[in-house]
Amino acid sequence: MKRKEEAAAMATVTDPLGACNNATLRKAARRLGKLYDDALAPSGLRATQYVLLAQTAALGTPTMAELARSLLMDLSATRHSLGPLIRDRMVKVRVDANDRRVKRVSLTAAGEARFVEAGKLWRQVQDHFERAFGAARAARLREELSVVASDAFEDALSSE
Amino acid sequence: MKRKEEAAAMATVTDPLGACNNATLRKAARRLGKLYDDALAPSGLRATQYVLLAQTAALGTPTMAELARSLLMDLSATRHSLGPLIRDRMVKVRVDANDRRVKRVSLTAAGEARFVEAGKLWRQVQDHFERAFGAARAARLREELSVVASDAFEDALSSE
DNA sequence: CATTATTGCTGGTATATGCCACTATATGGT
DNA sequence: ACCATATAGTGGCATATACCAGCAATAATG
Repeated sequence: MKRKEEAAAMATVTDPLGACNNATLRKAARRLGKLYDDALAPSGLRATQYVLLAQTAALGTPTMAELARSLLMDLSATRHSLGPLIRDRMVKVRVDANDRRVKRVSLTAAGEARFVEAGKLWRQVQDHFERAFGAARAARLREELSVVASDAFEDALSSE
Repeated sequence: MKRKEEAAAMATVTDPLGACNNATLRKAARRLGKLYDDALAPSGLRATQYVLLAQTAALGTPTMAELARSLLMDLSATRHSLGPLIRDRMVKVRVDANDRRVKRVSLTAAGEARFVEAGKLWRQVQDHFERAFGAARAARLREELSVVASDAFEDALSSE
């Protein structure tokens, strides 16, 4: 048995989930989530909330469904996550003029200001991470993760 | 401007979070989580629950804290996640003989059986993913994610 | 040995996320 | 116009996950 395989076999005993793509991904997500959450804490925003604001700002005044889709999130989950932000008047939701089924999400002035504030903290933690991990390496990692998350890959999986 | 940078600039408009390591990781986690969840559904276990059972089995009869640490999870979160599994008699929790503060977690016979059943489904979805993504590529990705999740990296970040 | 600090866990509360059932609105075909 | 479908959101419920404030038991210290 080659040395690498030996090491892998050994690792399996210690860490039987080391081979599970999902388990590994979640562990990393917990760690990184905490890093970003902590960094953003002074702004009063969680990392997820920051992402919601960022995506809303980026898309203009997206519909709930557009927002959800762009984040690969369940529509209902998106709505629920928006809850605290709506309550705290960071975002507002209005019925679309042309289609009354549709709700459009947008930042309030307060939301905009908060987002800008949090943006500085985001920049810091993002840089901090990339200094430690390597910017190019991080870019490659994101690239791979984007593939996993892509619709194209999803299709490839299901069409098999 | 080189073509690659152009593409990156363009992507920023469409996807302003494409550069956020955390956002990218979460998106991938949602996708992959759903893939594994769906695959395990016939067993009645969520992917996270499967991971809890697997880790418990692997560690023998770990304490709550050991289980939490091994999954990089909050102790309280671990306890709460264990809730449904305890309720459904998949795992049991007992006070340690030597230290009455400590609770030791172990699989029941039913939990063991369920774990084995789910293991087959896990194998299938794991293989399915790796056929589509590439086994070596998946291994590399896990490797990188493990670094992000590692204590060593955590230390490197905080000591900076 | 009494006091203090530490450790391990529990419970409450809050957000994150997903599924499902349901409602409201549009739309397409007859 | 009318009905069948499809689309967009809402609300309820369940799990996932974290923080914090206790509480209990052990370890450390003088």
